[in-house]
Amino acid sequence: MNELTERQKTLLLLIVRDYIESAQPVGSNRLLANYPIKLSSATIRNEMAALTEMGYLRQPHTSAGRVPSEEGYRYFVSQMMNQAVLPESVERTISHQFHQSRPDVDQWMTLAASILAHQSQGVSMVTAPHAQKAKYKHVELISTQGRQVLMVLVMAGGEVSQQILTLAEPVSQERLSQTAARLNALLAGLAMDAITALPARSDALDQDILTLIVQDIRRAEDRGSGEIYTDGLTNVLSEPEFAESDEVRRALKLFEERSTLQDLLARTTTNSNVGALQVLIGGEGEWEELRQCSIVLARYGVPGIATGTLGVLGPMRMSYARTIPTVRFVAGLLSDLVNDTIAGE
Amino acid sequence: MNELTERQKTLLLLIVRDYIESAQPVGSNRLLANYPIKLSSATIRNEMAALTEMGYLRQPHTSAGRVPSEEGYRYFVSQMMNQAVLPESVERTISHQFHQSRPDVDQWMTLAASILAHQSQGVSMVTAPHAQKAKYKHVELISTQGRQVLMVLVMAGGEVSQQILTLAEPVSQERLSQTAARLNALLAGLAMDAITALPARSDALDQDILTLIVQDIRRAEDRGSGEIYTDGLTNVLSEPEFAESDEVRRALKLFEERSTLQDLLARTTTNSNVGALQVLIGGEGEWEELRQCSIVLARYGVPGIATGTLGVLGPMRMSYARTIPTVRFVAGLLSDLVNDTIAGE
DNA sequence: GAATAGCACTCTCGCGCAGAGAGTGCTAAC
DNA sequence: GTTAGCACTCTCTGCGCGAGAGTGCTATTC
Repeated sequence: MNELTERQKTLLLLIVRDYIESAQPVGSNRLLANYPIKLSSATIRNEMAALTEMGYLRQPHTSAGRVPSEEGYRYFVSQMMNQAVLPESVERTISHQFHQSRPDVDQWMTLAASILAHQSQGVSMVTAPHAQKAKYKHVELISTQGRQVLMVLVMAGGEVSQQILTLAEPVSQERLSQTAARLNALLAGLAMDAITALPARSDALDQDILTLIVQDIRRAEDRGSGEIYTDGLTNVLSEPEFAESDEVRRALKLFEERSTLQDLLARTTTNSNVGALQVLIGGEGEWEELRQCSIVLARYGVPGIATGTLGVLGPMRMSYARTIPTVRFVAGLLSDLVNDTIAGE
Repeated sequence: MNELTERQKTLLLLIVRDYIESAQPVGSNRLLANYPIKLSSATIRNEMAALTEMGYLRQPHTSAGRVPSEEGYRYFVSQMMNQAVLPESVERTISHQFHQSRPDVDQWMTLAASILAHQSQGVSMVTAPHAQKAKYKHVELISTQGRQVLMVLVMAGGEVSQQILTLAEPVSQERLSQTAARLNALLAGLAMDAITALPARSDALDQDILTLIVQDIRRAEDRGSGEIYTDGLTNVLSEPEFAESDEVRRALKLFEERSTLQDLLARTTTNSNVGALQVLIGGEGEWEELRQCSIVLARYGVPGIATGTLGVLGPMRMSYARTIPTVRFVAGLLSDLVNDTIAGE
């Protein structure tokens, strides 16, 4: 299938570019008018026919211009990939925003989502960094009243989970603190398997809390990814291809049901490396709801310690030239931040 | 203006009800066909003309049926208000869901938002319970590594804020724990003004943390409300009145920019009592983006201690008969939960 | 033999128009 | 006060038609 001539390649890229900008089928004359091509419209038509034959273009109907097929977009993206860069001024601005924000995972995620959505004019999604194998770091028990206790569990890597427990009977803050101190001494740095292998504690309260900690860590590991942050949901509503609201509704529904979204992010990125971008075009046959959409995804973080996913969803004709380098750059920044947070350990 | 005859009242209610169900202008014959009215269409037309004159109805054009005006909806709602109840089976289901969930504010809010959205088929919003005057309860300092420290601050009422600090130099977990213990002894139960009135601490670390605590409490108070949870954003997309996406886009944008949403919730509910429902119809002239929408709001919690807001946004012709009792019921449930959480103090 | 000019053909889009349908408001009768 | 009857108004739908855009084919040029 890869018998594209130089000229066909050039034309294909131009056609995709023009369609992304104009959202309208591009015809031979239109192409000629907008770009300095040293060919006649008839020649272009011949080449277009060839490209259509090969599956890179489609025509909505006989007498309309051409529209890129998924294959066409894929070729376009493969070209973009190694080439597109963000203006340095934009990079500086983004870096600046990150270094000015409070050093807090929540802040970072929100900021990353906001920047991605804004730059790409699509819907952004960012998952908090998450460890495949969680390691115990620290626990605190805070009596809130009577029998209710706030448990704050910190894992190595900085992941925090908090939970309110209801004990069988009231326990003083002092005793809670002692329990926490004992467990901290006992569990520091241990992973799940090591913790479950420990002998039962003699003290009943200690044992109860230990059980809950195990539950919590297990839940954290099972989650598969950290919390998902999104932004820019309304951006996609303004796109002309989503005029009939039913299409867009199904896509946006994905974002409300976080579980499906988590699935999607997990399935498509588990086997990809940190730093490598992945572009899903038209749902790749797998996701019916995303037939009209593309997703640019990247994994960030430190493999084996804590990683997360970030990406942008937009119409298939989204501005890849803008989105791809932005996703790449923000992924790099977040990787650096995770790295810095890990460094001291 | 309140010279409505009994018959006019009945007709007005029927018209609003029918329009809410069908989303189509209702004419005299249609009304006659759908409801057992012992009047002729001509009489109905006369009454309709009168109701239109008085401002309760509008006609899109000369030869279409009538559509309720904002005033008409307002009358309808005022009738609903004291009358609408949720089927007991539904109440039981909802209660059940709450009592099965983990006793965690985050869980409760998410659940409340989900239930509201699902029952009302609108967009739900719930703010976490929040104290106007925050009182210190407890602090914990957890060394995550090197110079970074996780500070968990618990206020009376259960509000929790966590933050990562970067200290000037590394400090051992032991010293952090001592500092936390000292501050806990010193600050227990104090409000902002009492804390700021304290003399400076001799220990530099203590003083630094104290300053941060004050900042955190102040920020919590300034927030005006807890975190906002929403659900059902896509519900509103299926409504016929939002066919042209521009209208709906502006409304949904409100939900992305949390700050404006917070404003709206704050402004409209500060002077309302816990337990009383408020229904905003058509943005009440204040919110241009909501000209086509209605909002059902309620305040929950324990006044003076911790309160929050919850509500549903939908098209002006949303199902008030369903939404109003649901909002009322969930508000009651959340109030109970807040009450239980407070009780022990 | 590849590129081009010319031309007939196809398909969509927008517009105007007519007829159907729904609903009103008025008037006259009950 | 209520109702039957009727003329009138306005929207909505389908249809046909012409304009416009773009194609594909063929004959011609370099």
